[in-house]
Amino acid sequence: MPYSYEHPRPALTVDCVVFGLDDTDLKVLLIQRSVAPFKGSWALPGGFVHVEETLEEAARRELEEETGLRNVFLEQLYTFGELKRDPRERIISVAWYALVNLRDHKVKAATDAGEAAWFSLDDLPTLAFDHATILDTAQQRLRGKVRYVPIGFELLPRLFTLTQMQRMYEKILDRALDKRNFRKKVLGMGVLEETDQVQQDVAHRAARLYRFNEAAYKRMVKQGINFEI
Amino acid sequence: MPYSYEHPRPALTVDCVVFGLDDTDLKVLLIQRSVAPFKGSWALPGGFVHVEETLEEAARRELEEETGLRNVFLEQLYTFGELKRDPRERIISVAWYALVNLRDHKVKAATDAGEAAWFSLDDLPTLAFDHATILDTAQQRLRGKVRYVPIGFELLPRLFTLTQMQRMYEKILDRALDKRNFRKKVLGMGVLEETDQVQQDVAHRAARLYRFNEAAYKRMVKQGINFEI
DNA sequence: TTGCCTTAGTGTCTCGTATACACTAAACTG
DNA sequence: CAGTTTAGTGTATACGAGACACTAAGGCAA
Repeated sequence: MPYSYEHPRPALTVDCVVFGLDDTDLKVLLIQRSVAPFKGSWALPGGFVHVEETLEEAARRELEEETGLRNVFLEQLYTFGELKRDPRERIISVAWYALVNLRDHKVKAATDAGEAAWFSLDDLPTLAFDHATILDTAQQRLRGKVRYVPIGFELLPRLFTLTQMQRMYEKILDRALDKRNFRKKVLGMGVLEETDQVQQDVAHRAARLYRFNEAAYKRMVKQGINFEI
Repeated sequence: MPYSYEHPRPALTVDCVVFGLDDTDLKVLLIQRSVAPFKGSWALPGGFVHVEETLEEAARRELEEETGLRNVFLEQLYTFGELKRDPRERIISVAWYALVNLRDHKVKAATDAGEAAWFSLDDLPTLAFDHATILDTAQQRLRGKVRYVPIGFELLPRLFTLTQMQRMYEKILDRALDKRNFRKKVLGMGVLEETDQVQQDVAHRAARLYRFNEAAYKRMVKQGINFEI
């Protein structure tokens, strides 16, 4: 025990809520705990913060170690510090949320944290610690934020159809959107760039593919244009 | 040094950005540091988290110890964890912001943290540590949140005039609002309760006093009514 | 090859809300 | 009582949100 302090210190961890989107659902990435407490339970990926790394570095490191994910959209969520949230000792957790698209990022199945797997948000296992609370907070944040800031594109592949984009908003906001109004609105915003490509290998009329024009978006933010869906 | 751990642990603090409103300005409460580092500089009130208290308890305790304020609106802001934010050692700070009204809450001038004083947001001294960043983050949060959630009432006295309320929004949002449109809107929301009292001791026509009807607000939140200013 | 199935893609009308805008009323002051 | 200061009030216009249904295109199977 070489590290001593005058006063007792809580331990500090990071936990990540990783959202991913596939054709059918909005999903979250969980890992199965291989050690006590909550051995065998599903939990958010995360771990202890090292003393020589920032909080964001810790979150990204743990995410890569436990799930193989890197270079993902990551934003701080909230810091959870209830007294008994970990049965072993006092642990403060700085929670983060990440957005990835399931096509571009493959998750390594088995890791040093045990098994990693995607779960639909409406079919979740019981989670370890207070991770259900953290996940719930993340979902609320995502729902609130996606309407004002175009972070949703992080969940879509680089090229996407307007229908895919609409489905994404519908999953996150959990309500149906009108097709024509949705298209009118998002095309009117001027941050979508039409490509000359269309969907491949679909058994019906192929939809045009679009990409998100980040430069145009940044220009518009500077002009104070707002971005409500 | 009785507290030993297998791995080194960062220290954990809380810092509070306390906003207050008077007749002329939106202000923030700062304390003058009486010890190194940054001795003599102005800083946000805050201090170390004890191992047997939650983060919110720590924030409230420090706030009372250093400024005498209690029972104020307090919400978690963000957690700051850059490597060199404190020159002594690695310190993580969970930042909070508070809203108080300067009429009801008197700040004790001299405290164990030295001098406490209110500063206008556009006339700030140089702040210790990364507290300028924290304050800036808090101001952005307040600006974003006040438009959707009626937290602004925390800054007003219990009874207030519509003009005081409009000034409050104007200070926070940093833009002028139209008097008639503002009144139409806020009265139409149905969360303001008209009293039969008017302003006292003013050298002009006295304005009617209103109070915030929290019960009505909660009812409306449940109905999903939104609250944009 | 043709009919069928599935999804893509498109325009208008209505209604409600945001915004722009100026005068009279009331209360105190000297 | 004339002057000063702030309170308090209504309307007209423009814009955007939301409701709504049909045709186009492409693959598939009989």
